[in-house]
Amino acid sequence: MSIRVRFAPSPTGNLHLGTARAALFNWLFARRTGGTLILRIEDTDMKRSETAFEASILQGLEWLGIDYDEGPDKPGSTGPYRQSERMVDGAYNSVAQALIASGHAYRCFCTPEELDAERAHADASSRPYVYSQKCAKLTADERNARLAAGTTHTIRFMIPATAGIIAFDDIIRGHLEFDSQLLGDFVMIKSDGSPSYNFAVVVDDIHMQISHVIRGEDHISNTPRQILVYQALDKAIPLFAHLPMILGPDRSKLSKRHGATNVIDYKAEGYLGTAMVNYLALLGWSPPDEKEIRSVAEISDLFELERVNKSGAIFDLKKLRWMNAQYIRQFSADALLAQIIPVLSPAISSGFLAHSPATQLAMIQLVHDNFELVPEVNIALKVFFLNDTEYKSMLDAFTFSAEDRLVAQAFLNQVSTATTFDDAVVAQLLETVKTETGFGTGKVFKPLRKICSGYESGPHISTVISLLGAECIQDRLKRFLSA
RNA sequence: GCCCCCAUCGUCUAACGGUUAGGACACCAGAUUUUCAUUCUGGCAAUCGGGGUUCGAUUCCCCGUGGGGGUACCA
Repeated sequence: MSIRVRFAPSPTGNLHLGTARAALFNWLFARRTGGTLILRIEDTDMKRSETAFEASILQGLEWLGIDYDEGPDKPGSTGPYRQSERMVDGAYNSVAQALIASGHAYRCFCTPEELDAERAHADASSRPYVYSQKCAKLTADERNARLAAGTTHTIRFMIPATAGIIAFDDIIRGHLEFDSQLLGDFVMIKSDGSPSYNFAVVVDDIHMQISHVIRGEDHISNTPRQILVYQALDKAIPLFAHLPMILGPDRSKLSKRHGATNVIDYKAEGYLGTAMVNYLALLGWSPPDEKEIRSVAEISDLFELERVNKSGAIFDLKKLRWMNAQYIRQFSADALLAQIIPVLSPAISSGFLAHSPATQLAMIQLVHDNFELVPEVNIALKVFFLNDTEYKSMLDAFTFSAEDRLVAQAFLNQVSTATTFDDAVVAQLLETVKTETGFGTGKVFKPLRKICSGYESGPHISTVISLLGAECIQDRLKRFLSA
């Protein structure tokens, strides 16, 4: 039996972190086993589905580096891969008709009001609600009369009275059992003719020859219903693996009130897809050794569903940030340069790009380890691109002593005599100031850092000074001394 | 209410029934760095509670507690 897995987002929003993680685990499993990964768009909810969301989901997957073998934009032998298109083809309806014919399903004419009343009654008597099967008991004449009258109706799956306990072995959770009598005849085809989730999923998974269903824990309770549909259709039941949930800091299902839940938001914030995917893989799965930072290629070589754990995991932004920083530090200066150019702020961009490639690289190298999110490079680089008013107000925030002015004067003298002005030269000039004034490093470096850069901390000051250039430094020193 | 799932440091997690219960993030301290950061070293910190089974339970079983999910003509 060949391994075929799928992940099936519904385009009712952008790519959610939980969905992305499910997609990733399907991807890892497919790559590890040499199986086929299918992307299926579950857009049966016409009211909430939007094509823009589908595009956004595709973008998110691309950013994470999750590709697939068959999908809407990658035709395969089991398409189409949008449920809306399969619906037009009549895929669901023909199966529903077959189930009616075989006595596994029936038409239900109950109105929403009637169903609400049933539910309210069950609640009032504090009994679990299951549909009354009222319409299953209709005579052929009653049924035909309503059909002839054009009464809108749904098609319900009939839970067999003999179904008893439904059991399956979850790859992650082990043996699971459910009492079929608590299930209730569920709607397969809605009154507008579209299939409901529990039905569409099974019809599609059969059609697409899915061997392993890997999805979130929130689908566990749907599984027995789906198994019953497989049985009614006399089809092989796939293997199931239910992934633990991704939780917010309060341990409830991750949702918008916890912050960004869409992966593309993280892209916009400056996280790297490679870091995100690495982090997500570690949420619920762990490698057999203790190495955490590793590429998806490496992870897919190691991945085993059996090593996925059962408990929900809180999404820890701090660790993601740390991991992102690790990935940024792995970049060569050239690679980092390519990453940062698109995110340069207007205040930095033109000034930075005006420098020679060599200077750009020198600046990047200098701040390489100073930021965790890509756009934070703007903060790190700011020291080189302060405008006059910014510089002045920062300088005004400091207080200086007479000794500081002495140091400034001594340094100005040195700078004025310098013919070249690279890193090494500046370092030498600073040493000379130390010997001339007789002051220690602290007394020399600290005031000069403030006067020359406007900051009291930052990267190596001799490099900052050399990159700022002799002209700028002389100007600042003169203005400081004449103030 | 009913059904189901889950339970190791604050967080993510490791541990054939036998380990001083390991690693990572965070936090704290020290070292390096002219400063901040990086880096390095060290430290703090956990088996939810109660019963069993066993020579021996984090590990197996039961009960309790806690948390989560589901209970739709959403997916």
